Amino acid sequence: MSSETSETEATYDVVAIQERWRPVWEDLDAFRAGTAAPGAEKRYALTMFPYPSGDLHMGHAEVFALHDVLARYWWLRGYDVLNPIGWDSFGLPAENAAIRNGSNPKDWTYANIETQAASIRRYGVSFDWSRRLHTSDPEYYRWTQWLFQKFYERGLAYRKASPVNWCPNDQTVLANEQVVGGMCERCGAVVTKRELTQWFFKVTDYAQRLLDDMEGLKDTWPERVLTMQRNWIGRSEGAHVEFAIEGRDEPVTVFTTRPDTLFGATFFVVAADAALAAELVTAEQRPQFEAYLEEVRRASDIERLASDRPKTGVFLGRHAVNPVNGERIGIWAADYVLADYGTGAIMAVPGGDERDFAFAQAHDLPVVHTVQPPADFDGGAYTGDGVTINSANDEIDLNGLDVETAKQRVLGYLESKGVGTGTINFRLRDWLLSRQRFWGAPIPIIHCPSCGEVPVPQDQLPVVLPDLEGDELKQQGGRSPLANATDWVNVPCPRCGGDAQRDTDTMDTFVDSSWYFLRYISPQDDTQAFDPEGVRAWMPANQYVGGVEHAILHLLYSRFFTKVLADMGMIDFQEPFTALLNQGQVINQGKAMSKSLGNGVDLGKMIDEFGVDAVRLTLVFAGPPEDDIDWADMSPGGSLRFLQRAWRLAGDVTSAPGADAADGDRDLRQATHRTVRQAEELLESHRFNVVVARTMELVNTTRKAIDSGVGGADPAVREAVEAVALLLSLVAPYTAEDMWERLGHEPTIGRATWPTVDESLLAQESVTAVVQVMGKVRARLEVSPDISEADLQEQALAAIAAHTEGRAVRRVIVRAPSLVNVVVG
RNA sequence: GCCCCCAUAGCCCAAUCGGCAGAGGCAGCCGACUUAAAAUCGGCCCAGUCCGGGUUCGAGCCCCGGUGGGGGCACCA
Repeated sequence: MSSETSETEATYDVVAIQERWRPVWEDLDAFRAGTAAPGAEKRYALTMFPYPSGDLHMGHAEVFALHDVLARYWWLRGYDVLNPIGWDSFGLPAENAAIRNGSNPKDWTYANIETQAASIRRYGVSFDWSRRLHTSDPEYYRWTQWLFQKFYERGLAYRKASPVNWCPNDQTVLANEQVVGGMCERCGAVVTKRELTQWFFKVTDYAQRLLDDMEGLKDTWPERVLTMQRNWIGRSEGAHVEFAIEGRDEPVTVFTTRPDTLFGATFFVVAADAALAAELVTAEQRPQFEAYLEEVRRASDIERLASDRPKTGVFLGRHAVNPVNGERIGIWAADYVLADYGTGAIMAVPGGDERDFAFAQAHDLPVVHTVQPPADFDGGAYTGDGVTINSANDEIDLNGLDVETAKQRVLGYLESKGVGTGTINFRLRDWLLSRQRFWGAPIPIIHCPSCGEVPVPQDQLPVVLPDLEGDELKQQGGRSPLANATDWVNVPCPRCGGDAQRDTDTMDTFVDSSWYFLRYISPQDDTQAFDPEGVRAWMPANQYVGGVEHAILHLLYSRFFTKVLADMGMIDFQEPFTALLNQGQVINQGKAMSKSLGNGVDLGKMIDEFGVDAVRLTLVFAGPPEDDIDWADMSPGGSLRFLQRAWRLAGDVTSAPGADAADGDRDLRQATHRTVRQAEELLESHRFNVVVARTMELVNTTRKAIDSGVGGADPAVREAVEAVALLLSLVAPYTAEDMWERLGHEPTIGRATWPTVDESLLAQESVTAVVQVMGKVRARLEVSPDISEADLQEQALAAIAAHTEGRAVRRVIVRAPSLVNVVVG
């Protein structure tokens, strides 16, 4: 039975609407950067590009929905918007999958990318697809390698042997940033230490600038991200102090933040696993030391991190000399001193440091206080401020000084003696970037027996990965699988032509993602990494949206890259991301979604059931963007019903497109214009959930107007419904597009124009003034918004005369035009 | 252990400058439509803002002290 569906009976068919508009949008390709009106201001909307782990999940759906609100809003406001998408497509899961099923990481990766790309297109995000990139494309990693060489030329990429973090599960080394609580950030395995020669980026050279430039981000980045970065960089001011060592020509330098306590240094500690410990130990003490070192090496980082464990250590049989009082103090090896922080050796002041005190107690060492503790102090180490005591020699007397002054005084003394100097120490370590894995950008260096490290000539980049698959990807003896590809490894030295070998490590995937936002600007350029003109026009990105899990790793590295490129003169800004928005997590029933809990919510199923728009709307409406969303508390069905109500409004509009709203219903017009103005303010402050609420309100108001006499022919109704469609287009683009068509417009609403607010419609004709007596509301008055304070007071007092009768009016607070509070005595 | 954020109706959340606690949604209840149900539409109920102090004419908002939840740091000398 076929029947014609009349406009009023038309049904809102989610699936049909999606199927209808997706191909139309693809043909229109409406969101290409550079297509705004000439002279339009440029805006760069950036979202953290996905790793192709499988299909999209709820987390992606949330970021993309939030991110797209701003990108689409910017288009409607007439900006020229750059909103690119790509894939962070190098990385371990591809390789592990390939080993499991005997295939090629490339096939797994690119198949997943296609799956995700199709899902993203269906999801209706306003990406500029012409800028799509994948970090695993040779055309991309060619420039990652090129950048590596630029860093190398500047001495910012170097190789050194050191104890490094090793993940026994992933069979590769890790950067410090990738070790969380002694465990591999990726897979959770307990990380061990290995002495290996590895490549590093000299991020420590930029520690101070990375810290200082956060000042300019403090209003536009989440405070907690800045705090985390500050903690990670870990700047501390102090001094280097030299201690003479008996039986050794060279003194040993220690770092301390408390040089004022030097007179209280009663022993000396060297990190047990530092080379210095093995050097200093006497023959007599060596057996004990070796045994202890063995014990320390066996302990995992997790055990070491437990702060309440006993302070262990062994005496090395040797003494140092305290430079201020000439005392011989014993040198110990212990594991509470870290080999790779400061100089790996400390002066121990048990009277002023809890850890040193604990060690002194455990090994029966003397304790001297150098700051007078308060009378009621009953602890061992006093770390607070106070008056310096026990700190004088023939040349200097710190006694009586406060801590800060004592620091300055002793530093001057140490400097004059040439045994100490003020210094700043950072917790941040250099970025270990090499990985013993296959699926990454090969490090473009050739090792020649006679020439040493030789960069691959730039005209020979990229160094393309060989085709390995299945078992060929397995490591042997902790070496990269690339070492197995002998044809690939053995090459002539570019310098001398002799037999040489390629470096077989690949780069940390965080190198790939440290500059992708620059590549988006000229992704097809095969002559340079990025186009400087384009970068000047678009960067820094106006808004970056992504998860807080990258608070340190990706964001710190990208900031570092940006500063290095600025130093090279390739870009003219210091920070890559002007503003940062961290969306919350999508959880379920109070817990993170996980396979083991079986509480995962399938995005595809949700979309099948409720449609793209309802899912997007639900995620945006759930709450403030940075809050977690508990899917169990959400009702996509409610979102769908709302979209349906909104959509139906379009069928009630009977005026022609372009109808002049000027003579339309004034109340409805006011509601429309106030809603638009509020939306503008709310969008600026990222309160997208409230924008949705305001849109719902306008839908309700419009519905009532239509049904209660204003009628569908009133041009104010058209104005209201068009505003609804435009507001909705930020969140529910399919529904909005369909409404737009029913309203008689051409696609696409995504490139339509944001309504112009008529300021005269924002003014209120009258407002309700509240009259309080002693803070309690006793009367309400309808008054003009520009009523004078005197008039309002007069009217108010008259209105509440009954309440003040017999009582003296002591004070009247007037806040025209909204409130009067009468204080009676 | 130290630092930061949060707490508003059964639930998710609003509330410009310190000025009427409620905008929106979910759930619930009643009604209309229906043979009935679903869907839809209309209406209604619901907290005095985690607890205890303080400042103020006036506090959800500011200050102090707790409780509960979330996050960060944690042998970095």
